[in-house]
Amino acid sequence: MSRTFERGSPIFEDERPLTDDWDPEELPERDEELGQIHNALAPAIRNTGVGPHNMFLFGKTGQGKTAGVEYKLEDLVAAADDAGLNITTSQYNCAGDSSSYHVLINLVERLTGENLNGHPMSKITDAFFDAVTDIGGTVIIVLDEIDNIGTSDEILYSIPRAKSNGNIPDDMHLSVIGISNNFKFRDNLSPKVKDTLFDEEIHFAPYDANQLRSILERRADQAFKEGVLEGDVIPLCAAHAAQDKGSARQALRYLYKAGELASNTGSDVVTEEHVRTAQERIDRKNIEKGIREMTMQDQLSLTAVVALEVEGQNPAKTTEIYARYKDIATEIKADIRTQRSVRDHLLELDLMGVVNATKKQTGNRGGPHYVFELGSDLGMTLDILSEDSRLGDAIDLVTTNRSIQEYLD
DNA sequence: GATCCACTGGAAGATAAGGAAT
DNA sequence: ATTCCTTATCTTCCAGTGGATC
Repeated sequence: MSRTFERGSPIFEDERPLTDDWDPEELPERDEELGQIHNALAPAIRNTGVGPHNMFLFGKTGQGKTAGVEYKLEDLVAAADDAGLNITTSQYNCAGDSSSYHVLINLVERLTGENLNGHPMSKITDAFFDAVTDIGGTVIIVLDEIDNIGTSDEILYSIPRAKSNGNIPDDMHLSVIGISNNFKFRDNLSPKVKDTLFDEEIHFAPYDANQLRSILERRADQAFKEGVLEGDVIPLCAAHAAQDKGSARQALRYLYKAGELASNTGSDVVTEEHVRTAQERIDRKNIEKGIREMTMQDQLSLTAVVALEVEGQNPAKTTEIYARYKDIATEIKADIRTQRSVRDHLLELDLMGVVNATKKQTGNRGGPHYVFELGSDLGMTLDILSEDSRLGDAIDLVTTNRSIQEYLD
């Protein structure tokens, strides 16, 4: 069958609201956080000698951190125009920069058009402060995905201290807004940075299913043609995403993909079935990517959890998983780490969402302990793990055990 | 209610690998 | 080629936790 490309779509009115770079014009689900951002920025407009506070936004991806900041900054700049104040904002995404040095070079290039790559750090810092001084008034630098700079965090120290160090004149204000989805990053920052920067720490908690639902409904209104979404389509996307990471981005992906599936198969409505297929495909891609990027020890720990899952032994305690881990590592001749280390790997897997860790305070022996179970689809995870040349053998063993088990039953 | 137990979570130090400097 | 530095990853050690047990 030969298909021709057609204009228009029976499903979509406008696909842009479903994409990542869409700026929502309202964020009612983040009222509280926006309020905190507002309070931190407010001194800029009061213009009573103090600049906007430095702040740090934490929260997993797809929680509206970046959108929230953009939203409030737009407000601020508009209010500043009305009040005749000079406020400049510069948003910069640090993805791809591995150090303060890179970030500064790019900031300078953005402000002055000059690329100083290769020059010593001190010269670049000077150039940066000169550029900021030229702009004057109040300057707010937003550093998105700031965790990419790792432990070289001097930029987070020097910007907030610029005035007291005499890098910029007394009559102007320079502040920084850091955004990060990595909680470890906060802990690893040097104490002096924490000191200066953490007055305003704003935490974005994951959205729940209801919040995701209203976010999706607003976007769907603009994106889809009237009445093409079957009743449960949005609740399904919302519920699935809420269960996983509580990310609006993820929920939107499900919805968009479901719409595309409907569109591509010539259907004129989006059904629950489309949503299920979309979820399956997206989840699989995510798990696949996650597992591929794991270290060997992460994968081994995961394999141990999978083995216990296959045998119906989950949720299992750390010690039980560790015993199985040792068997598997011995089997494929991998290094065996201590239980302390494997525990960290298991918790790491929990952060990634492949495994669910639950902390219990009760137990036959009391005291705090974790129980783990697989957080992603068993069949999918088995599939992906068996594609690995070394782990494949271990997985074979696990599944063979299962068939013996079933035979015995 | 004192003690035990199985486990957690944090710290300090060891080790290996990679990069930069000499 | 060798040494030094950095960074990530592990190990070792241990105080803390709180139900279970006596």
